[in-house]
Amino acid sequence: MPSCWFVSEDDCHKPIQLPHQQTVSLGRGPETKIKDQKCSRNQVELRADCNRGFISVKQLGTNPTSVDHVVVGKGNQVPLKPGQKLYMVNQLYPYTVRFTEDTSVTGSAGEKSKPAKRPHQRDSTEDKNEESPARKMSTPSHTEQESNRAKTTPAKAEPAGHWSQGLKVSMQDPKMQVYKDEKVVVIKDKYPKARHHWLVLPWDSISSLKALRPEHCELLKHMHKVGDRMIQQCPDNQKLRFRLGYHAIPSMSHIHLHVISQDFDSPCLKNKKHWNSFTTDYFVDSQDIIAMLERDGKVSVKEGTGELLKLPLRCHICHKEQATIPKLKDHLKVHLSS
DNA sequence: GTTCTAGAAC
DNA sequence: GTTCTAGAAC
Repeated sequence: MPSCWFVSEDDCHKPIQLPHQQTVSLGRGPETKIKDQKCSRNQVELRADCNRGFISVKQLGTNPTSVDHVVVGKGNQVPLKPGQKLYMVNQLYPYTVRFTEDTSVTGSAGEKSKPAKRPHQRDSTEDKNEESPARKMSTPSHTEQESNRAKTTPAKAEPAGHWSQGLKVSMQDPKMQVYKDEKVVVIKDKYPKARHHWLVLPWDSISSLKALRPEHCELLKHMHKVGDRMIQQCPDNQKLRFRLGYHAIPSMSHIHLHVISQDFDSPCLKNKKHWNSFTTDYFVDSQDIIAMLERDGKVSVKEGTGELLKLPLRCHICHKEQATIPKLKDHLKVHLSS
């Protein structure tokens, strides 16, 4: 989990660490070195959410605290995200929030040593281009992070660290995130099945389509909207068709909306299961899921949906059957050039 | 979800 | 002989 720091922009003092989900009151005093009488000793109450990457700011003092020059108001609470500026009082004493990866190595006895790298694994080369959504994806070690998490998270259906929990780890990894807001995060699929393949995940854990309830409608619509935005910012969006949808029976835990271009031009698309999971009714359009939830108050998956993965390989455009994956891939080139 | 590989298919 | 898939292991 990242660490959260409350940073004085004027460099009046060292950054103050904000522990995850603990309230910290700050204002006039030795910690901030603020001596301004307009500033209350407890001017703001801060609470960091290190997982979601923001802190919530509550104004306790009478004089105005502001975020990006917008006054919070006494008793009100607003989020402060990296990049935004908080002014402690009267548009003075600027602060920002910063999240850093916790690199401290405790080296406690009995800690699992790093597993040997498989020969195919890429090295995660750090690049400085943190803002580019098109930056190269790194390959973080899921097992390491999960071995730490396992100490605090109670076991559910699958133990933490199991491959099916991988998305929960990836979505928290700032290196994987290409977009985030208060409700959702977008990551690039680690094994994209097309030239463009994103996953939109809600911060709140919804295990599967079965767990959807009417109150999730707005969230699903927001996920769809964010998915649409990813397509809009894609330079290929005029050339390629996209679909937004869910796997009827996903392998990975934590509900995720696939946003995938329809070229299916990717070395990660390797087998029949991959193909059929995106080109048969196994792939359910986001809009259909939302409509079903609005109509029935729940989402149901037809019996026998799993069998769709075994269907013969059929081109999603001209529906011509193809004998093998390599032949299918060859065939897809016909539609790409046209 | 992926990787690996035995053995089927060619 | 090589290519490709399917199923086990992770």
